[in-house]
Amino acid sequence: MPAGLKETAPETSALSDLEVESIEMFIGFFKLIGLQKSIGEIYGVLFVSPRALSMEEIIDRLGISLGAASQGLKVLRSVGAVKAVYVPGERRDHFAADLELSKFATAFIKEDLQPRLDRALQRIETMESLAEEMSPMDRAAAEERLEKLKHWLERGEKMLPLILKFLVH
Amino acid sequence: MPAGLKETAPETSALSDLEVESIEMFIGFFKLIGLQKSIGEIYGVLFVSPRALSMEEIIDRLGISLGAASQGLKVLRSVGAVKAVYVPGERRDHFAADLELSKFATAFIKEDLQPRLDRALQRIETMESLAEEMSPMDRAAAEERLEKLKHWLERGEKMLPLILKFLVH
DNA sequence: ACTTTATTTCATTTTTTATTGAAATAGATG
DNA sequence: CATCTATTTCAATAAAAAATGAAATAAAGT
Repeated sequence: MPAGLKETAPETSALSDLEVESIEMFIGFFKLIGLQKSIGEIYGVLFVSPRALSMEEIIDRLGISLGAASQGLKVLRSVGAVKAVYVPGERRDHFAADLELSKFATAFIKEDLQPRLDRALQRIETMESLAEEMSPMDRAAAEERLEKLKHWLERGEKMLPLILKFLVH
Repeated sequence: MPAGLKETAPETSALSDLEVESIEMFIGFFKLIGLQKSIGEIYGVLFVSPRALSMEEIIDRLGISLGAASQGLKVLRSVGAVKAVYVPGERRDHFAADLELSKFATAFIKEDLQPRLDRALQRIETMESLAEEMSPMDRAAAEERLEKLKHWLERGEKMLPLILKFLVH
């Protein structure tokens, strides 16, 4: 192999620069909301693809496994980021990126952030009763902290609907 | 060993229920912004501790390693979540949770979110010029997508300062 | 109904990320 | 300034997360 040239993965048809940019960008966004690289890759290719792609085409382009493609598409469909489109005369399912980008931010807020805040507020209740066991001074200090945290979480809870509204337009 | 009793880690003095609740909660929050378990643990104990703790005490309570404690405290100080406090007559540094919880949300937004949006907007520029190579039809389709994404990112950029203001009070 | 093709599932393997702890450094103390 | 103690760093290891691919299932075609 000539120096300076990297071996490319066997059956992977080379990605265009456009595809690479798109993939890198979405890998980043998706990782931010806790989704893995392969999911970002899939959305990345679909986002710049002029037509819907079959799972085999996605596997081919990205050089990812069957399992990763199947599971990744499942997740992407479940958050509304990808939809299956019917292609006449084709047996296979075909997939296209849904352009309503706000959808997955919304899904993330509703399914991750909101429940996490709720859970934390419950925990504060628990902690407040546990703090009753402490010595009066320590208890007062603990309660002050818990109050601050509670206040802050409540602000968060109030803010989320505003963000949602803003995202949806 | 009597059935139903778990072996406890050697030098770890048992954590109170209050500490456990706090730790679990903060592990969750910190993981959300990409910080590891040990960092959540450290902040968790400090948050409910009536007094500042030395690194050794933290290591002791949590049963974590020297390295994890040192690095964790470094990160926590860097985002303003923990401060070193002077304890008269004590040689060691002592650490206390900073209660301005908004600090690390702010740090996260400014150091993670904001730069990521900036980077993505740059990428869109790149992608727009790459799209010029495409056939007229495909190009039009790609540009429509890129416009949508750009618009959405710009909304995000506008929203972040509002969130910051809201968090700070 | 059978055969072929597509898709999903999940135990195993690989990769990535976090933690450990020993060595290096920095900081006090006498 | 020598010694002891505390802290940081970083290469090695362990733990967690993601990807693989073969087997199971489902769906389509003949």
